[in-house]
Amino acid sequence: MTIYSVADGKKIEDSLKVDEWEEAVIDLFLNAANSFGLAKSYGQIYGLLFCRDTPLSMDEIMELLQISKGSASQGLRALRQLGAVSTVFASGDRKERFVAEIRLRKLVSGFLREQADPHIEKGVARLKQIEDLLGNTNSKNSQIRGVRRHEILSGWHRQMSRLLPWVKMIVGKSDRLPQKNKD
Amino acid sequence: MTIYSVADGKKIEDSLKVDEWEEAVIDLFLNAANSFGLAKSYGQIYGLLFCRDTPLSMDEIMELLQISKGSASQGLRALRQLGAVSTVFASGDRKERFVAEIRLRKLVSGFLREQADPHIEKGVARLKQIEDLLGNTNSKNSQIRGVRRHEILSGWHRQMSRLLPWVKMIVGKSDRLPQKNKD
DNA sequence: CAGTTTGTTCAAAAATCCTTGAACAAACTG
DNA sequence: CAGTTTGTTCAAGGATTTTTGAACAAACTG
Repeated sequence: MTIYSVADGKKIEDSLKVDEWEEAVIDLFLNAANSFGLAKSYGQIYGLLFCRDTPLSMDEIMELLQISKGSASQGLRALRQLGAVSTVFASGDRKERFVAEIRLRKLVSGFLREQADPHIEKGVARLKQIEDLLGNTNSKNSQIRGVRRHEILSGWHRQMSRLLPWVKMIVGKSDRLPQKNKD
Repeated sequence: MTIYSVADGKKIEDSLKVDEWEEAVIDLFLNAANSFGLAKSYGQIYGLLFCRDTPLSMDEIMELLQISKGSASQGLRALRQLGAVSTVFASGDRKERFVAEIRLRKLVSGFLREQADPHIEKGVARLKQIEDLLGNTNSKNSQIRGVRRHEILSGWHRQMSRLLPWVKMIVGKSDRLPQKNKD
């Protein structure tokens, strides 16, 4: 339940309104989510939590961002899955509260784990399938062409597999300076 | 104009039909395009050209993939923009023909140039905007919090800027083994 | 246990993105 | 120049994705 002052309708508590700079940050993450192939509301939710020091509950998030229960619930689930938010249980309170993960390395590796790795996995199966279909090919020319293409794709696949660990490495470097990480 | 045999309805010329393995490759690129935020038809077009040795014209692409003129035209434009296909003018023929760029390094750098670099650019402006809005902030606490967040975002921005050149490098390594590249 | 609070699910509505094809422009051809 | 060929553009329609909110389940509370 949000508390309003009777006089001017403005919310009394700071934490129950979104500051101007916060709106800008939220919008930044909205756009980022978008271009990462995630729903905009996910970006908004992450952005809001990113701005805050104290954990927020689902109602607070709904209230602050003006989004529906469904969006909030689904968004928080997805973000948790990505390792971008984590839950916190306030003592003596039943509802769970959420905080943003702000270590870039964690965010990137979570994203890669959920989005890139599965594609690399599926790639193996797809390459196999193409290889199989090359058996069915009648035209000798087409078959030769197909074998070449299969080789190229296999090379790409290998390269991409190599790239990912590097990305995780490089982004990790000096993320928040000296800070021991126990994954 | 496609040539069909009267007997069984199959196309007579090899180049005017899509082999089974080619369909699989096209589907692979369709999916890839999808998860890179590009329209599916762009993936199909690239996939088809990737399979072929000889350049294809726009009608051939439309015919082979069963897509509309609009899709073909827009798709080819976007792919050209990304550096993923290039045009070839057949001697003694008016229509332009297209071939796929198959050097992974080129594909990746084109993609980063068109998709990632602009975001990095816009990031600068966004950070500036947030900085400005922090001036408007009344609550001292919120302002301090905002400054911290701005610092974090600036750090991320720096890291991402550093990352991109590395990605281009790593993917370039031994792409097609010894092959001089004159960009 | 009846009532409340918290969070999930999912079908339908809304918003967004992609494709189509007709109209157009540009360049050639006889 | 009238006609053809080639390719672009863009509004309308189709397809897909996202959001909403009502119905539900689970866990607590008095």
